[in-house]
Amino acid sequence: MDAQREPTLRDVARLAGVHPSTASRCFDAAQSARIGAATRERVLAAARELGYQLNPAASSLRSRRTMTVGVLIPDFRNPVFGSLLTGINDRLEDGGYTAVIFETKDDERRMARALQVMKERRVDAVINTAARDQDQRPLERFLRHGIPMVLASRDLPALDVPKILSDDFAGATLAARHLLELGHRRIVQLGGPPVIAAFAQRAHGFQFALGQSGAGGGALEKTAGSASVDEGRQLMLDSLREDGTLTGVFAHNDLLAIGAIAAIRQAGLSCPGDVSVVGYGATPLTEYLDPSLTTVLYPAVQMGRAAAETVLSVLRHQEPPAAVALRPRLVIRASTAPCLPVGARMRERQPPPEK
Amino acid sequence: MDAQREPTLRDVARLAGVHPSTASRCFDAAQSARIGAATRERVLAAARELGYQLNPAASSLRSRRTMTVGVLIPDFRNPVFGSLLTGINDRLEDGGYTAVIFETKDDERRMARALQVMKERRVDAVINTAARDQDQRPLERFLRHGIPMVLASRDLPALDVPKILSDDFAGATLAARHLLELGHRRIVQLGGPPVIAAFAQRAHGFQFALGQSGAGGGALEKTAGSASVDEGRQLMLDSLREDGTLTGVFAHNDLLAIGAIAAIRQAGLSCPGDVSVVGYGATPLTEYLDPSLTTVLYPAVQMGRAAAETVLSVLRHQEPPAAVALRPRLVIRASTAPCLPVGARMRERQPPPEK
DNA sequence: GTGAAAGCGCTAACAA
DNA sequence: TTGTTAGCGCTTTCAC
Repeated sequence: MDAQREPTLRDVARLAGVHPSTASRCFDAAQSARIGAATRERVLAAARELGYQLNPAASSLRSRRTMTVGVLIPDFRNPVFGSLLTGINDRLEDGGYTAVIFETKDDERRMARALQVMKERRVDAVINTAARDQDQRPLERFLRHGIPMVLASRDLPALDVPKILSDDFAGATLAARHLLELGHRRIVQLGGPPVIAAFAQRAHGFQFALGQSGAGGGALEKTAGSASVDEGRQLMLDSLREDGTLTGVFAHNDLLAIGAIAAIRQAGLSCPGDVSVVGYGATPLTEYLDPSLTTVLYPAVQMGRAAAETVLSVLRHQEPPAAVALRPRLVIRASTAPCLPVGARMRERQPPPEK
Repeated sequence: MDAQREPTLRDVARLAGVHPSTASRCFDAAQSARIGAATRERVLAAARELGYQLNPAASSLRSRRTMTVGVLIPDFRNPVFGSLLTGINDRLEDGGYTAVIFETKDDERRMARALQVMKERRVDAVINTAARDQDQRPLERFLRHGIPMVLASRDLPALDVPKILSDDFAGATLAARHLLELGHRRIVQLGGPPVIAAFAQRAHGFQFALGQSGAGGGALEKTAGSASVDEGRQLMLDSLREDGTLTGVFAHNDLLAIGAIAAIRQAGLSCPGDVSVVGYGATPLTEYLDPSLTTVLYPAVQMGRAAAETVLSVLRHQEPPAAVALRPRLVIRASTAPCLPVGARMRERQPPPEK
């Protein structure tokens, strides 16, 4: 009668001449197999004719599934997480799930609120790319509700859930070997916050590779409160003040590296003439910086896809691999060069910068 | 009995000694006023004690509201849209709504699928930051379902919905005046796809300002299929080949500008020595490019907040302003410089590049 | 200001 | 393979 009302499953069933529950089964992949092919055709045709769409609220209420996956990311503006999101989103959509994304801004409060909303909204699972050490407890508490979670990009070793990580330890050794092969011995590490496992791993991998090489006592090591350009600049200025003979820098992400290059210039030195810099991430614009940045490629899109795939297999009750580690790869560009003999460096030909 | 079951409203009502419908009213802001203060307190206390959370599926099924807003963006990796998302998300969350984000990748198919999923999921409203001319029709069809939409960042003039835009026409005139004041007369515009209204506006604003100045016939104008670094480079190489006397570039976004600078170098020229470049967006890393990029600041976070605010007022049945336009602002950095007399330019002192 | 009754649209459990 | 029955948890009438 009223033309406005959205068609319901009863309408479809009536048109197809079957019982509503039979119609219902035609829309559920698992049950669909146990329905006569002819019946199913009739039902789907009726649905098409009416423009029927399943009402997810009613479906969720009854089935206790929302077909929804919560996704935690630290920062919408960071292209690494943008890539991760693209990978996650595409796969989830293909799997019939909708991503509901929450930005934590690396803030405990926001993380807590996001977990709270996810629980209230009854997401079927969570992909967490925003974990930091201090989230251990809240996350353990969250897991007690029985909502499955996978960790991507950022590990929390004590959390027993499937993990999709890149091998940041290996990535850092790539950076270390590159600097060592170029002859650099006075090296500083500009580290991201070690409460983020990826940064801690990079620090360990780098020191390990340096130690192995037998090339002098380990590098100077600085730690940033947040992995930003400004912190990178500040830390690099400090480093140069502490050890004027530095010639190599390993920055834990591209932003820190960009800050380091700015600091090197500010100190009247040149990159790569006086100081070589390696970043981490290979984020979009780093190729077009001057000098273009040597950096470790982070497989973000691939990781996002793998994370979504893992969560989908959990949701299908297929046990997924407990951990996936993706291989990083060094992209050599123009911000690294052989370590020049002392006399040849620009810094020897200029007075040191004031202060 | 069973300790596992999530508490329901009935449990809360029983504990508080009221009828479920009374308890329900305590959780609805609109109805809450008509409840005795003492009763409400008792209900909320009971809810707290039980750790009660409203079941959104049941609530939606009955009330026909999902407390969910669909958000359309073109690209997770573009920091302009990252900022927009941050602004949108924060405000929506404060308003009690959850954003459900869809990435269109400027692809009709994906746009169509996103609209389809939004309709199926019964989002209460949509914020669309991904509109292009060819989406007019599908969007009109979508609006017939009665789901309110607001347009942000990208306009579609023929669509009668609330709009939150930046004044891209004005932004482009800022760029034009800056180049003119520096003495540039041979200018090229590197345009983004004109099916995106923001780019079309930038083109018009720029030509308008040039025309007004009376400084010679309008600029050369090139149009990119997508506003990317590679397209910018290609278009700039073409431009230089067509008119070797160019000294000014207005790129419709920062990526095109970065490509233009790469092309200028590739042609053996210098920026800003030979050619000045103005970008659009003032995206994060542009400050650290060499040369740091002169660009028009795009108020993305602010726009996101305004869009969310607008959608919230629509949802509260308060008529919002039909259109909001935010003011852009020129950020002068190092990629623009006065137009040098011909003899002083680098290109006069070097042989032209091969090919 | 509060209670009673009804049902939103679907699917799970069981029966045939 | 299909039908029957019941009810998921909430909110909306309407009554008082």
